[in-house]
Amino acid sequence: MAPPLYQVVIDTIVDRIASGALPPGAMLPSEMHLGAELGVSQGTARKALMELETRGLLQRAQGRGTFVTVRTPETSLFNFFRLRKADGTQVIPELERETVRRRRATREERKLLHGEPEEVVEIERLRSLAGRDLVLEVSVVPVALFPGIADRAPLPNTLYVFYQQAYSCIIIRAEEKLRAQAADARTAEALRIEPGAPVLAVDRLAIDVLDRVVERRQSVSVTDTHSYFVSLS
Amino acid sequence: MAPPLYQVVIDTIVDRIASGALPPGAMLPSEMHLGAELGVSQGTARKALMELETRGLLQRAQGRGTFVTVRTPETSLFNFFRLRKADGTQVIPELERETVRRRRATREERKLLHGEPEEVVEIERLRSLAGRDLVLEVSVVPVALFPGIADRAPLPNTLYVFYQQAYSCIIIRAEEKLRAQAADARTAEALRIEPGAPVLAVDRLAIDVLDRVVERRQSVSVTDTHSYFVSLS
DNA sequence: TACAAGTATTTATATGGAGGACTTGTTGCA
DNA sequence: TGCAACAAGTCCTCCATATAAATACTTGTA
Repeated sequence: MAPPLYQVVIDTIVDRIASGALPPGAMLPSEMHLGAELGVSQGTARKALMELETRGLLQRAQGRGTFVTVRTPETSLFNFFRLRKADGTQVIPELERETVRRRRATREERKLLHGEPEEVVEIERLRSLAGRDLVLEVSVVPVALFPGIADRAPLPNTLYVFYQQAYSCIIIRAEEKLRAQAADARTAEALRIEPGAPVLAVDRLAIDVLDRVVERRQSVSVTDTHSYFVSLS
Repeated sequence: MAPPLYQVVIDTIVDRIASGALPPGAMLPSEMHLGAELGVSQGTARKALMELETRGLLQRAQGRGTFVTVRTPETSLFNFFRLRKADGTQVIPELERETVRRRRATREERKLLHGEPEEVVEIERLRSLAGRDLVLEVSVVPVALFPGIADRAPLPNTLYVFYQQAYSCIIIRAEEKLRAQAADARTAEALRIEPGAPVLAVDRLAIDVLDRVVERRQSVSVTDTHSYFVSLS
């Protein structure tokens, strides 16, 4: 059946953001103007804008206006980097080492990632904090969604900010699978810990505003000085 | 300053639920009647009801009405028991062993739990699945919030459902801290695994509808056949 | 230039009303 | 009894309007 008008407004705005027509930080028309433009009342436009604010896609401020959320390294880390000190204070890890290479997708990656990609780019990174190696992570993205990304190394510290700025690809959600496992020889060497030491393995699928799985990221973390924080509801 | 009217409506309903005046499954007055009762318009009452629906406290259905959410073992597990099989299918663990005892609170527990309790009840449980021991968990709750709970053992499988039904205490959120660690001798014996084997340790604070920390639960899980699933946004 | 006052813009709150969609229960008829 | 039609109640969508509060901009004045 016909979708509600406010849903049409929502979809319209999402499309404009995903296409880059509304870049990060851009100001949207006021409720009145947006309603007039799309042929709906101010209240209906308002309902759509409020929904998108709760999704985190927009930010609104009384007296100022409505703006496309700017994803900064801080907000991105706050949302998706869950490793914290024991008391909960946030940590900003440094990028220690990075290797980027293009390769064929595995069958599993073809199944998981959007568009069943044949070719992917793999980004392996080692993050450290205060001289201690903390996280070893491998991100895999379809080449089709991020053309030329392999040639732009070294990549910025926070990939999701880069995805948004360079490719208008906005990560808004992630599904993670966590396990405790014993460090194998390779990761133990990379993280400079004992082989067999317990590490936290995270398998993440990152999902963008169009509900596409655009990245698969597998990471292994040392959790003796830091913990993985999460809020359930 | 004066809070908005819809906030007053929200607080009123939350109070009624937390006090047990609106028990689980109860039907609320319609938007019109609720508005008339509290002296606000239908639209304002509606805004409050929708907010409480997104919080998960109410459930609404067109043509039927608005109802206080009933927390069943299934929904409770779905929200707060994050261990799943590798493909994501949910598992229902069995309660293998339970010990309940009353004791003085540690300094840490006094600091964490609501009301700085002097006395707490500790519930230790071993959960298994298909004959394999999976989780060893220790829940600590203030005696003051759950009077007589120690005498009601054995307790039901899903404690949060029990908290709601027996004490009108509705858990709506939890903050968790995860670490991978090596199983110590005691947990290794309880879970029947090798000492030193990697296990997932979860430290949870459960928070109720009045924003009180009502339970601290520390658990240790074996994650070779199962993983901890979580969604970030 | 610097500051204060006033104005315009924008979002936030709140009301009232109309019609549609869905569910439930009842009524009437075969 | 079984079923269709109807009616009532409830939530959902959408509109128009008014006021308040916060911000940004302009203007006037010293």
